[in-house]
Amino acid sequence: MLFADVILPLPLHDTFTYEVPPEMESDIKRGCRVVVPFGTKKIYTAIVMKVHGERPDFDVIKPIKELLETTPIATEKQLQFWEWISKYYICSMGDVYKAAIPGSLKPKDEQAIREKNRRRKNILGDAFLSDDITCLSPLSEAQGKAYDEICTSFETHKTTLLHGVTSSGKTEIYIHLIDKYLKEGKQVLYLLPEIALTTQITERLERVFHDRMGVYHSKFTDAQRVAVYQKQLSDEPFQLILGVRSSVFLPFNNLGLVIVDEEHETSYKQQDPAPRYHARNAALVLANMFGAHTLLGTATPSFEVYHAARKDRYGYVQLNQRYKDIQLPTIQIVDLKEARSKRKMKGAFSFELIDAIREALENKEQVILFQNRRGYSNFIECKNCGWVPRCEHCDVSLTYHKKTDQLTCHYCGYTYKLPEKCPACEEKHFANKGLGTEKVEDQIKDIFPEATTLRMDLDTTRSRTSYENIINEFADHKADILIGTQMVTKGLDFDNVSIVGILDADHLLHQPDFRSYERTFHTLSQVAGRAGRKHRQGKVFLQTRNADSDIIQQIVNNDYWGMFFQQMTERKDFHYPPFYRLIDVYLRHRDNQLLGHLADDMAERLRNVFGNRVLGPDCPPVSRIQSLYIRKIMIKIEHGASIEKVRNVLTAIQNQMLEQTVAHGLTIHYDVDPM
DNA sequence: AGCACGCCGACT
DNA sequence: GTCGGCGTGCTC
Repeated sequence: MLFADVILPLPLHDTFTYEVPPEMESDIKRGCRVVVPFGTKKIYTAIVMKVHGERPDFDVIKPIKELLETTPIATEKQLQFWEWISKYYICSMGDVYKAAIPGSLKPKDEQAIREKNRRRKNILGDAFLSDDITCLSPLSEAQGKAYDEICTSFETHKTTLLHGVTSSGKTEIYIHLIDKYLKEGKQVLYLLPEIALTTQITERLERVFHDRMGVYHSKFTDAQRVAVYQKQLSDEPFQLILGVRSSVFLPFNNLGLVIVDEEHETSYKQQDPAPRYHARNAALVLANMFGAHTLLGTATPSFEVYHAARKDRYGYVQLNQRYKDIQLPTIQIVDLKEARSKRKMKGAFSFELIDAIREALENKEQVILFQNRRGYSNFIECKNCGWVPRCEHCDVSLTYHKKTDQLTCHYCGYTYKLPEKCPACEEKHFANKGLGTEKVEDQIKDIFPEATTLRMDLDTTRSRTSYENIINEFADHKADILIGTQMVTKGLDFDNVSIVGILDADHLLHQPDFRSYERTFHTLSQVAGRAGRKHRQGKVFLQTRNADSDIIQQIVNNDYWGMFFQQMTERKDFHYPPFYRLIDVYLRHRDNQLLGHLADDMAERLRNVFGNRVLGPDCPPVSRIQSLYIRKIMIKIEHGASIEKVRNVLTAIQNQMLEQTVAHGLTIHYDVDPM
């Protein structure tokens, strides 16, 4: 008698064991999907992890209902990859399975209908197969040099960082590299952050690689994703996959190269639900399993990657020359302290910026206005000098809570009284900041009633088409001014933009986040890069109350190295990445007061093991979702400490917590390497 | 995650 | 007397 340990698409902590009916014995293998009964009513599609002969010690062992395929749907490498994700990110295999297999959640019979539809589509799709004629455009001298250096670097380093300024033509280098690996018969995975995967880049690559390329996007329908997945499993998989975060879960048989473009992008980290994985780091593990190379590309490396490159763990290739020698835009600082006191402001706009916009509009040029908004992260600043309170222990900006009139550190949970007067200038007036994109749009319509505007933020880009529509409309000059959040920064090439206005750099700088300076540097460098691309040098107006600060100077001078060096000292002193690894522990319960006690209890238990590496508990800014309250405990672990030991301690303490009868209804989850 | 079981209030 | 509220605890 054979038994199969399977994973179900549920957050269960272990596999479940079913009996293998005799007729399936010869065909069932690890990685196959099976249909199994679960509880009284439910039927799930599960994945076989192990087939064995040991009868488990349960009262009832139900038989498998159906075996869905004789060739595994998940390869051995994929399953090992799943296991790594599950262990490293401390989540169940069920969570990984749900993220990895498209459409696996569908009940069995519904799934069968989908499979039929897919087959019909595939037959149609095959009719379009065209000849593979590759047309590569030649590389510039600088690009060619970088290309050669990458190839040389790969001889000694599995992973290499390509540090290239904006508009240096990194994509063209990627295309030549992809071509090289495809010619060697290897597969390539090209990862892009969600927001950057536009038709612009897809069409560019499709012109070169035609039907050898598959695109994997989260906004595709389930059926489309199933089709790509099945194609990768077939005898004729796509040789190149252009995809977002989740494409690391696709099956590969001969992966030779992984490209992670915009490596520093935080959207590579999945927030919710589990698995809370980082696609760049997961891709490095995946590449390693295949002995493949990885190229990490960016204009502003993440500290983690740049640090590794400096330590020679990764190779390093620099590309300083912009394509066709287009100059980087000039950045003009607008001192908001001065502008406000001299009353040279209209709403959020300084007179300087207004004049520049007017001139651009008169010249029939376009303008991008950048305003990053995060409603919940209110900070308070001195009205006079712009001083912002920070936590003494955690070196992050404090968040102001109107309700309690207090300042809170969202790392350690410590609360501070509002200071009587500003410690920097002794003034007694503080202001609560906050300005959204809608308001900016209202103001600009007021100042320039004749100008046409477009707004791009989460509200206006719910669907994939609306996002593309806004981009296309602006590219066709159907609007003069584009107002947006982060979204306007991502790899968009507009030829007619001469002015970029950053309305409030301070809002970015003062995010309650230890990475806020690094992020501000990334974001503002990229926003600035949107100005003046093809025909002439653009101009950026950077409005700030911290005109003299090091970080603003570093941004203006494009001094990545200076910013890195300075910030790394802080990272070391305050025990942050890349010197330490962070794990956020989240507790949720419907009873806020009880949750408070449980969080204190858990923090105490954690401190008994990890000592002062434990911070909190803290009430996060969004401290309730639906009916559940939330607490967060942060742990800082030395690099090089055994991840397995840490995980074992965490799960042991979690079990202790959940065993207590008072803890009924408590749920605990982890965010490893939070962003 | 569901779904059933179970122990308390409004109702025929 | 029962119907049904949703809190708690299994599900191989």
